[in-house]
Amino acid sequence: MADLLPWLTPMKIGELARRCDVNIDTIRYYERQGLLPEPNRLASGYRRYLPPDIARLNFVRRAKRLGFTLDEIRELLALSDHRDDDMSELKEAAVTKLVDIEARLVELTRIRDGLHTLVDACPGHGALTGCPILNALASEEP
Amino acid sequence: MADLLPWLTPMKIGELARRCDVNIDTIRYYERQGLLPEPNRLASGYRRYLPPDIARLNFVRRAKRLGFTLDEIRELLALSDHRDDDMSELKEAAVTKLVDIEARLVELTRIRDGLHTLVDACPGHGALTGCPILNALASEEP
DNA sequence: CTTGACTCTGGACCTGAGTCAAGGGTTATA
DNA sequence: TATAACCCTTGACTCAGGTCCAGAGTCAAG
Repeated sequence: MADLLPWLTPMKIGELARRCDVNIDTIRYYERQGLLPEPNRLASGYRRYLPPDIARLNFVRRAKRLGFTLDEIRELLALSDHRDDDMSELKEAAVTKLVDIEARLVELTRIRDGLHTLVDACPGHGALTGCPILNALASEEP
Repeated sequence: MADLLPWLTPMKIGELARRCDVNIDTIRYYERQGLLPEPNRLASGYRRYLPPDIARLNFVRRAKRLGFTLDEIRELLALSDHRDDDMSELKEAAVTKLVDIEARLVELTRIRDGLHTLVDACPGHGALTGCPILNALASEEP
């Protein structure tokens, strides 16, 4: 039978884990750490998730891969979670995060450019003169 | 007295640590992990570093902050270290890394944009309608 | 020539982020 | 209705990436 309301289709923890390609225990761990809200439960006590939980969990995984700690991710999520509250203090926090992320972007871009230079300069044989990666990104300032 | 050859001015481990703002033990640890080459030593056995080591160490710290593992960083460094060797296999490795990094850039850019939307949409008071961060980046695909 | 700051090695210890196992209930399918 | 495949909790375990400590040698300022 066709699923007419896919955004309301619930799933159990195993399916969420499969869909996001994470260990089932990791989901429970993230819940304990406050990254995922406590889901409501079936009569059996089984956790019951909805599609928006997929998005949230994928966000956590991606942010982690980009070097954010779970604490930082919790803060990022809090920024979007509390979108109906009073905004002044929230906005300040968001701006702080934004500055941090802009800086990371600059650095990652430099790594990309350095590597790109290396690849472009490299004929696939022979030798190279210079060290594009280190040259491009390893300035002495911290 | 003025330092006429600053790029040759050696330093001991403590100064390198101070200049890069890392723990002294971390430097020795990175050396054991093959991220920093074994430095030459003074007669006393003390490690002797040169300014290029500052650049390399800063690179390691930055890459780490961006979510690269020490293994990945070692590989990135190997790409620039072996720039005089035969290139074909090296180029392939560099292209692989480049693809990975481009993907990270896309994701980090999405986080930036989502946060930026949130900040822009936020008057500093009142309420917001929608969830720019999750909307912008938390697509369901892994 | 001593005193305080620095460095060496080796090994123990710590934290963040999971992962696994035991023991026991639940559910879907043959 | 049994049996495999789920799910529950609690608590122990793992691994990467450092950090700390002990005991001993080195260096520079007074």
